[in-house]
Amino acid sequence: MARDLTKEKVVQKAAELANELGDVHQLKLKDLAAALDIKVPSLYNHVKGSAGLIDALRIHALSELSGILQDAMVGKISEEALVAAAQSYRTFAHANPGIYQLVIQAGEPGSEVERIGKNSLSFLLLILGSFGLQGDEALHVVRGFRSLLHGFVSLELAGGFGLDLDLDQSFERLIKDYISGIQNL
Amino acid sequence: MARDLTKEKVVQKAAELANELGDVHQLKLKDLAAALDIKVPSLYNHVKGSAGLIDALRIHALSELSGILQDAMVGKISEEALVAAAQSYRTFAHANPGIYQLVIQAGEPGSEVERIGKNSLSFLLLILGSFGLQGDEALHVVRGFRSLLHGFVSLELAGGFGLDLDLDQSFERLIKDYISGIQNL
DNA sequence: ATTTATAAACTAATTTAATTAGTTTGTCAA
DNA sequence: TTGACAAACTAATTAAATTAGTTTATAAAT
Repeated sequence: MARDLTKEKVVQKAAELANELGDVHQLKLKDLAAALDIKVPSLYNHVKGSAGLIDALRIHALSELSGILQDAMVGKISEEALVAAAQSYRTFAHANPGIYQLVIQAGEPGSEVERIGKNSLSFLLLILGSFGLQGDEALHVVRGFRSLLHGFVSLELAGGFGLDLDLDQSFERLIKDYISGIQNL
Repeated sequence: MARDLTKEKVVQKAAELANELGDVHQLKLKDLAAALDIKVPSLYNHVKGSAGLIDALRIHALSELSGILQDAMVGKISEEALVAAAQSYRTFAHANPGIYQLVIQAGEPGSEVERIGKNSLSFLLLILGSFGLQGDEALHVVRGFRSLLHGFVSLELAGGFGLDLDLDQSFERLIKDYISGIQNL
């Protein structure tokens, strides 16, 4: 046999399909195999079943998000950098509604996921330094910032906001209020 | 046949099992039926399959959360009321790790879920009034507050916080910073 | 040019879960 | 005592994931 199918192509296609479906758990191996024009058991040559596919998609999603955030922040400081990061985070979620949910889990010590997470963390800590935040102070704020980003976008993706009220404005206001809050120590 | 099994008992048991498992989607009808000492198809006399069970659990969870929040806020104003609501929200999530995730979806117009949501919303708007927030301003802040609560507790439940740093402190700090932020209009 | 090893496909069979159809049975009310 | 209904049951179907074992195409080694 030997077509030019690789793990990367399998994961890429799975990400596309999951994003079309809006939820990675809606994607069945049957659908993925069909899209790749192979039979289901052949997928096992590339990923360790559905659990292995999810793991691979998590790394795929995290790498992408991490890159996007760093691109958004590079060359900026303090408020401008945080606002740019927030906007990019939300844009990533909108563009990846199916796999977004995979980025929230912290990695096991020593894992690829942990490595990517630490990388983004150190970038954010650099920015928070420009606010005068250091040590545990800064770490608490990173947790807070992540919480509000994840909370907003996950509610948005889940259809959690029922009111007829502009979402962009709500998001902008949330980020502004929080940044304002961390400045009044 | 006719044992004294009711829909309420089915849902109650399902909630218990889901919370033990930590994720409602890990709960299989087989396990629920076994815990109730009936066969799987008999569950269909009480709920419309697994989708119907999820719907019922969502209403169960939302009602409980809504009651808890109102109890926490009643008789308090401004910052004190918001802090109490935040603590209760997080406590609810810790006590209900399996079904917590069901509370984030807004209800269809006319649904029970929408009714409960509107009820909690009006309560929160009352509190925000004591901050001088009204109209769309207040609605944006309700969205923000919900976002940070949901973001923090869902990251916490999903094992999203990897660092060895006190979670209670992170949460307290987040709430304080946000409340501080909405006061500097 | 032929053989051989390997990766990647395949078919077939199993397991688990949810669902539907159709049947039985116990309780309560007429 | 009969008749109706709710709630249980068994049996069969469907969907999905997985595992085992087999085939085949390519590419390297003789």
